[in-house]
Amino acid sequence: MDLEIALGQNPIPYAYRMAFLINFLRGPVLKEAELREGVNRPDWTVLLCLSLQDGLSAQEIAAISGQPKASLSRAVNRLTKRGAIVRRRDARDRRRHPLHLAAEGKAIFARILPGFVAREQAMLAPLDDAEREVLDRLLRKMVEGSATWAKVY
Amino acid sequence: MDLEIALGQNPIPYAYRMAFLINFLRGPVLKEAELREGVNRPDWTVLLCLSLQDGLSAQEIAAISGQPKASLSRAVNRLTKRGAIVRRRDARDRRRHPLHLAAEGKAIFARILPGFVAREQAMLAPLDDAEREVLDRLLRKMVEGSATWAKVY
DNA sequence: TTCATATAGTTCCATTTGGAACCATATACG
DNA sequence: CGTATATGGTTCCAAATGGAACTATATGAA
Repeated sequence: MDLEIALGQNPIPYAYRMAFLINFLRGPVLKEAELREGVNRPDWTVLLCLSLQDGLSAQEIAAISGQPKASLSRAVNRLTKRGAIVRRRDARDRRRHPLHLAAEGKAIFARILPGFVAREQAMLAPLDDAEREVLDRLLRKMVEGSATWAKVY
Repeated sequence: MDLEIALGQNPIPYAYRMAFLINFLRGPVLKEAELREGVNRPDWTVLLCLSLQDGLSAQEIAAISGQPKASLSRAVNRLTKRGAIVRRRDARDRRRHPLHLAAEGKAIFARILPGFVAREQAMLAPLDDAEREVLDRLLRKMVEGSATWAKVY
């Protein structure tokens, strides 16, 4: 069956196709991560964010990811209990808890990441190098412009 | 705060940015739809799919959207009860139930869609016409190529 | 200093989710 | 034909979700 329907007359063709691609890229990898590593969506959010920027707080991860802080609070506690991350306390603002990947967290992350990389490669397979550079540039532009509308809600 | 972190060293830069954009595009519109129209994610999935192709079954919508059929079964029942869609029965295969948008469903859809269109426009704002055409072409290519890896799981 | 207000994080609880079991219909094979 | 197996759809139920209330800390104003 044809998974992708009515491309021509789609009223939101860009959003629809991006959502479609991301959906089938992320879904299966996360299911695998859950199964093999016991890492669910919020857990992965925390691991990925910390791998990109060490010392983020739960609040900041919520803002970056758009996920509810309740879910992230639970993820942070799970991961801390597992020894995957370390929760410090900010000396200047004692409400804030900067988070850090522990060795265990880095190891878990390293076992899950390849699935994402492989599927991203599969997604990009139809594009040659020049096209990938263009896509990179366009995505960068859109993300840079998103500050005005992608408000934390 | 900077919503988009560590662009340069991101190990999955394409997927990350697409997910980021879609996340902040879809999230708020769906929240609004829930609030104002009582339409949640699976409901919207059904409405959108039927608007693109009339007569799809719940099963087909599940395959297209990658959402679990339990959620879609509930959505179909909710929407039927609301008079938003009509559930027929396929004469040749009496297990199958082709679904159709009723006038009410079209009206609901028409009230929700503009939010998505507006946000898609906002997302595309940094791109000029030529760039949009390129993006359209690249997305089309990737979606066409996705048949090999975007398996129904 | 005291009070009011804001923010980081947790907990509560009603609702949603989604995998699995299930029911009804269809199809393939002996 | 009858039996086994597959498929569309529903239901069940344990688990996840997320908005709101709550606790602890911070900050600004009187």
